[in-house]
Amino acid sequence: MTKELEKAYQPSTVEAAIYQRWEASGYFNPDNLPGKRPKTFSIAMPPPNVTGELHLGHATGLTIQDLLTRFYRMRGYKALYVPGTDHAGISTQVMVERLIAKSGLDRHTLGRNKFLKQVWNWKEKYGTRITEQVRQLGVSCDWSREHFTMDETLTTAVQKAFIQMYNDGLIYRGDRIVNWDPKSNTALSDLEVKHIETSGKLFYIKYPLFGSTKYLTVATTRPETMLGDTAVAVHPDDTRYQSYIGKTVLLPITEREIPIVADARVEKEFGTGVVKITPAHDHLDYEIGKDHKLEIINVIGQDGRMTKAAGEFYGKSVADTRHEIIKRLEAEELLEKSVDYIHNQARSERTGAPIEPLISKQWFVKMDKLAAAGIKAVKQGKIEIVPKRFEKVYFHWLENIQDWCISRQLWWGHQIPVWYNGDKVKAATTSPGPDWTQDEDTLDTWFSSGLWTFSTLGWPGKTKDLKLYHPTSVMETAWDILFFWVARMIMMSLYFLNEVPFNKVYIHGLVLDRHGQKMSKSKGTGVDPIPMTEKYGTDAIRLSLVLGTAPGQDFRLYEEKIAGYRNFVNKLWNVSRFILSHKATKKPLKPITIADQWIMSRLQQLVSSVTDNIEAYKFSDAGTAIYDFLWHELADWYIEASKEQPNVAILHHVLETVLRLAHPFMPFVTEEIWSRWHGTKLEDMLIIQEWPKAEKKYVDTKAEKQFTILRDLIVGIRNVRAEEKIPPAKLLTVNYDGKYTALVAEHAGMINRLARLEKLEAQKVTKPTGSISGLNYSVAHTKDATVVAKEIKAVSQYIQRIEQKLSNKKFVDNAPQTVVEAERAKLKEQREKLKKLSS
RNA sequence: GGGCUUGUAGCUCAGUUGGUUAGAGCGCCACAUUGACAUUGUGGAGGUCAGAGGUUCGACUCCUCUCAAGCCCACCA
Repeated sequence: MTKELEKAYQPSTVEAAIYQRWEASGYFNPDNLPGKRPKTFSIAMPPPNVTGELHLGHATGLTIQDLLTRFYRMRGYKALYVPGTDHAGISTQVMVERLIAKSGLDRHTLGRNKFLKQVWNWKEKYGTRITEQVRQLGVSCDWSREHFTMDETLTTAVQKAFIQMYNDGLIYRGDRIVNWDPKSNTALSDLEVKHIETSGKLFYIKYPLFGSTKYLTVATTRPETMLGDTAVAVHPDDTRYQSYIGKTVLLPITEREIPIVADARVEKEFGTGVVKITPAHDHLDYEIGKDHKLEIINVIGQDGRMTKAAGEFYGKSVADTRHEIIKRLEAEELLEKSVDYIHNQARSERTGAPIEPLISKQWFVKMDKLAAAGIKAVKQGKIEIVPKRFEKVYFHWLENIQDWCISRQLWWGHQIPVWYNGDKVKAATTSPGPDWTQDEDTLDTWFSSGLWTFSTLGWPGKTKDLKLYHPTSVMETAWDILFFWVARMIMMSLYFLNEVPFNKVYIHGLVLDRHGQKMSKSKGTGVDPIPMTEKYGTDAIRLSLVLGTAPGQDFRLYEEKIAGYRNFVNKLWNVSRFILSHKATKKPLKPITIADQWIMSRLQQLVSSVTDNIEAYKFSDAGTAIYDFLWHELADWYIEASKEQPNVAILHHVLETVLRLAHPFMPFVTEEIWSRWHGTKLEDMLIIQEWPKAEKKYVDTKAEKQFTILRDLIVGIRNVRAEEKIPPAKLLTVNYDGKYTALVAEHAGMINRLARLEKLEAQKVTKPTGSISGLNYSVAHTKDATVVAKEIKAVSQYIQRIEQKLSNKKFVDNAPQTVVEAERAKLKEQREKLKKLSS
């Protein structure tokens, strides 16, 4: 028994209950799905930060991932969508440190164990929030397979992975220049460093030539690092300085004698063309220093203060040191000038602190071989990136990759499974003995994320899941973590499993605000999707994140857009209300009127279009097809036409099909309507209904054409009637082209009579085929002078156009035969039409 | 410095390997409306497809350049 539907759809009152029923049904878990299901579809959820908040970026990805999962589940696949969260080393640690700072504590006074306990508490407290938000979006992932990057099984996977790579010689430890974040006191990988345009000053400092009154002037933004200078460099071809190469200068303040070297990496045009070389505190200088075998002097420590090597500045902060050095140089008349200068300052992506490049002992992953394999997999087409243009970016990054610094001086994360005993070093999951101590550092978060597709399926165990669901079908993500994550997963999976982690990478665009700006919490331009789901319904949010977007293309989102899709959801609701107000019929599914034939034919095309487009990852096209069909064909025309003579079998069939097709896009409203219609048994839910198939026997292009003509005519007549102020009671008939003629009148009886008189070819027109906006329509062959005159004019103009084209010799001679023929056919058709109209 | 993307109606965007008269949504204006729906319906106004060349019988679509906006990468101190 169909429950009555309220006048307007109220998402907030039904969504939670629907989600509960889905979860209770167990169908999120592919093991519980009915039927045989020989094919599998699997997708791993990019794990959000466990303590983070859901934002629209997540919502976009989750919507598309869920859409795919629901689609393949309905298509009879074993569909698995694995959820999880990420411990997000730095962000989480920084957050908790900030929290305990409020009570005057810091992690060092607390100690490692107590601090970690705090973080775990925090995780327990806030860790469920994000997954609740994921549920609110209607995501149909298998919560029984949920994972956290630091839970036991994944920790084991991380340790095994590290140890294997270490034993294979891919992981090494060494003193190298790294990006140091002085705020969170850890090394960072190159990717975690962002270059931000910053205004500062460029200082021109005189370095006296040793044993001479002359000097060389260097330009630098960081005068304090001069304490660690071990050379100055010029370009070998720079004629201004060639004679100085090999000589020495006297470093101001410290009065050290340092060489002048020549190196092609120096830009002649920048500053004075002379650059100070500080191998310990600049990446390029480090490289140059290495090649020229320069001394390395660490003057800045990991605490952001000057080291003993900085002599009199020992213990002072970098900023203070800079101040004092400038003052000293001025006093000694060695500061030539300082100019305003805008440069790209390296900052920590997470903490925003200016990066301090310095030398320290860290763990690295050798990237050359891994990268080569990653490149190969995509080049060979084992992984397809959609849209394709991102392949180029991917290749470029991997081709120029540096070794990956994976150790972090953080406590929150996977502690590096390496043990020391004097000079002895051993990689192991547990302590090799009583005198061994474990490495203090933790691993880069992305090291564990890199294993995500297979660690969540049970690796390093040889599990059933791993065999069945890996490689996953597709990785769906935003382009901003293509390198951080996607590339690393590919390399890790190839290395550990010798197979790709996924066959396809689908990249969605970033969500921008109404002005096209990146949404950001700090600017207050972020839109929290959760209040929006409460206001407009989750389905409306989902639609606004999918429709009107293109792969990899950033798109704008604003409230009016969401409201528009809310209206669409409501439209479906009301269409259903109308259709379900007609009781089910035993009559067979049989199109009778032109309108029936038309809607059935359109429906088949909708089925193909939605199916094909989702398979081709064109979600927007698929969704738009449903939108247009539902609103502009079903609601605007077929339902209008059904008001007098409803073909209930067809109405029900169309609704049922549309609900299935729309379900991956708008799961809540479709499931709600479905349950009101078919009852609330879990095994009858829409989520596991079969995906519709297009049925050829209903495809009827002739009826489609007829109905289109009819529709155009009715619109035309409405207009004419309005313009000419023809009284509504008057019969209006219109001749189309002799083949199909439409007859439109106020009263059905008049059409019947006329149709019989005219002995129309199709028997179906002996009755009015429907009623639209108070007009009954049928097919006949009388004509109305006003309308015909307009028609004649339009057709004549069109004929002229084609004639003109065909009289163009170039066109006839050069255009493809098919095109010319098509034009000739059109001309013939139009001429016949004109003839009929004029007679 | 290298690379990518975008520029179509007031706004947000479609426009499928070049082929009838370039479309939609929102907004605006006018009208309508007792029964699926005001979260509605119908109609209207509004576009030298950023600009300039080129290829072609034919260009929003392909090529070159210019202008504008945005993004990514990179060791310019």
